[in-house]
Order: sequence, then structure tokens, then C-alpha cells
Amino acid sequence: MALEHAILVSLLEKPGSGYELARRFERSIGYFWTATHQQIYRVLKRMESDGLLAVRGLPQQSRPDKKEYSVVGPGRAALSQWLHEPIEPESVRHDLAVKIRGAAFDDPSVLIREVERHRQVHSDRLAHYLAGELRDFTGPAAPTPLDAGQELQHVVLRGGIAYERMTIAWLDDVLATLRRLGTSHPHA
Amino acid sequence: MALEHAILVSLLEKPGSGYELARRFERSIGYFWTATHQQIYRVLKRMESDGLLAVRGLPQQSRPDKKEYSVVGPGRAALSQWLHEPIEPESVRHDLAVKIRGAAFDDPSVLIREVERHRQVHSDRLAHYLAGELRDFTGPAAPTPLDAGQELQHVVLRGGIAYERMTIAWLDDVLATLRRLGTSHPHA
DNA sequence: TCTTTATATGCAACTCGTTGCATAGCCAAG
DNA sequence: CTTGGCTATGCAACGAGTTGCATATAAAGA
Repeated sequence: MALEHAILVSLLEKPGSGYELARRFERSIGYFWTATHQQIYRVLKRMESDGLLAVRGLPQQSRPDKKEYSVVGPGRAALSQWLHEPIEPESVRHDLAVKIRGAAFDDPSVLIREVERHRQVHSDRLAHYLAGELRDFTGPAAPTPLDAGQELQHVVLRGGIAYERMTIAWLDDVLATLRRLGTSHPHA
Repeated sequence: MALEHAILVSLLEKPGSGYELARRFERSIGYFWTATHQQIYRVLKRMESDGLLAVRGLPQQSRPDKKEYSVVGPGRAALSQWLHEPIEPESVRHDLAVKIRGAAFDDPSVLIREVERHRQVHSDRLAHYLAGELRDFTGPAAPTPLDAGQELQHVVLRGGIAYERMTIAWLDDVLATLRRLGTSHPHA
């Protein structure tokens, strides 16, 4: 049920529509939680009928109507309660690692392209995170001093940066290993 | 559908029963893919009826009968095909990061205990991985030279080690941040 | 002796998440 | 002027994953 909580956090940071939430989940929140718009609309509806959120219809000219959601009392209480409960440390689901082990039963060199592609994606993400850090937290246009919310957003972003750096270094290790296997055992 | 592929890889490495697979998913395979026994039994049944796996009933004395699964031709072909298809780079789902951002709307210090607990879990995992690396790949009892399959298993394990080290360092950063906020702004 | 742990498999019900499709109007590019 | 993209919401169907329960035997420990 962590999507509910991610939505509560995002709407507390700033109220918005399902569509806007979906876009946030492609950016900042999406660094550590993903969701499609279908899922978001469904959960928003449930949360509203559970009394965690309030809706406000915003008729717009030359645009479809917008429903702006915001967190109300019970929603804030639900978040607070969740913060006090322990959660399971996350376990990773890494398709690429499955592929790498599976490559032992095929030609390992077929994965080189794939791993290079993943490396590029992570490299792009890292650049994106670093640009965001400079813009919001460490650059000259950033507010000083940062408030508690900004400090917490920054430490989460630093986690994303550390994750991407670690992943890129590991993918380089993977590439070196695949290439080594390719030369010593040409074709499986 | 990556559970199917993880099962194919694991059964190619060594045939086994659903129960045995479930235990492997708590260990080596489980470092990067998790599954409960329910899910494993269901998927094994489907894969067998799809002709990817063969079953062999092993009656045992003083134990319930065991069904040993192994990969047959079409299963190997399915894995090979998957290896040639591109997959989406994984996106993280990190509950703890949601909590950290949510802490801005409550007392950040309530998370200190929780983060310390997660740090301990990751520290234990790291120790476990390092022991496995020494046993299987870098210690005196390890085979030399390693074959391709072992090299690939090792590079995946190195990824797990790098992940845990990065996570521990980040959690230390998180703890320092939470403690700093706690002293400068006592209670929210 | 009674409880727990381990082996070994499975059903039923549920929630979570994805994919495809649908609607509807506006704007910009070709 | 038509195609595609952006805003904005949603249904229906499916597949993935979790939780609770059930069964059966045997060994080890309290």
C-alpha cells in the first residue's frame, strides 16, 4: 500500500490533480516510486471515498475539467501512523542480474549491447539528478538555509545519485567480465 | 514474467523441486529476485503445462513426495529468446525514501530507529555476501580458474556487495541528516 | 508430552500493477 | 487539413504478487 503513502507525501508537498501526480511520478517522486496514471486515478478515488483526501473540481476553459486533490485530517493521520510503523527493508528485483546469470547458458556476448544500453540510461539519470541537485539544493539559486523538508528531499536525492553512480560502476564491471569471457571462449 | 526466467536460470544451474526453489529464492537468486513458495508452485505448474519444464516424481520414505523439475528444450529456447530481447532498465521502489520525505510532515526523529534497523539489515546482508564470495570465488577453497558460469555468478554477487555498501553509506548520511534536524528543530 | 521446526505441496481470496482502449478538445507542425 | 502531441480522466481485462489457510510426516528440543 505504499502508493497511497507516496501520494499523501506528494499531495502534502503540493496539492494537485491525478494528471499532475502522474507527471510527478515520472520525475522527483518517480526516482524511488513508479506508478501509471491508471493506478493513480484508481487509488485517488479510493482514498477520497475513504476520507483521506478532499477533491475540488476546477473547470478550465479550453481544457477538460481538473480535479484537484488535497490531503485532509485523516490522510495526514494515516501518514503519521505509517511513519511510526516499521517496514520491511526493500528487496531488489533486478531483471538484468537474472539475464547475466542466464547468459551462462547461451552466448554471454549477446548481452554486451543490452548492458551498454542500460549503462546509458543510468548515466542519463545521473546527469538529470545532478542537474536537479544543483538547481534546487547546491547551486547559487538554491534557498539558504534549506528548511527541514528541503533537507530531507536533498538526502533522498543524494541516495538516487549514489545509486546511479554505484550502478554505472557495476555495469562497467559487468561489461569487462562479458568481454573477457567473449575473448577467451569465442561463442558458446 | 521475469519470475519464469529466474526459475529457468535456477533450474538450469541445478534441477530441483518447488520447495528447493523457494529456498534458493531466499538465498542466491533471492539477492536480486524474490518469490514466495505459492507463486513458485503456481508458475512451475504453468511452465510444465506449457512444455518448458519436465517433472519427475520422487517418492521418498518418511517425507512427502517430491516433484523434481528440470528444463527441457523449449524452456531453454524461451530463455535464449528472452536474452536476445531488450528489457526496461529497472526502476526502484523504495518505501524508506517515501518515509523520509514524509517525515517533513511529522517529527523527523521518529525515523531514526527505523533507519538504524534498516542499516543493520543491510550490514548483515553485506557480511553474508562477503562470506559467500570468499567461500565460492575468492577464497582458497574456490575453484581456479572459474568457468564462465562462475564468473557471471561472481559479477552478479559483486553487484549485490556494491549495492549494500552504497546503501549503508547512504543510510549513514540519512541518519546524520535526521539527527541534525532533530537538534536544530526540536519537535515538529 | 507438547510445541516448534523442517520437509513438501497446494487452494482460495485478495490486492497490486500493467496494457489496451476510449473520450474529448486544443495547439502546433507538416 | 490532417497528423500527432498535450491536457485530463476513466473502464475493462488481465497478470503478478501476497496472505491466510490446509494437509501430512518426522525429528529435535523444552
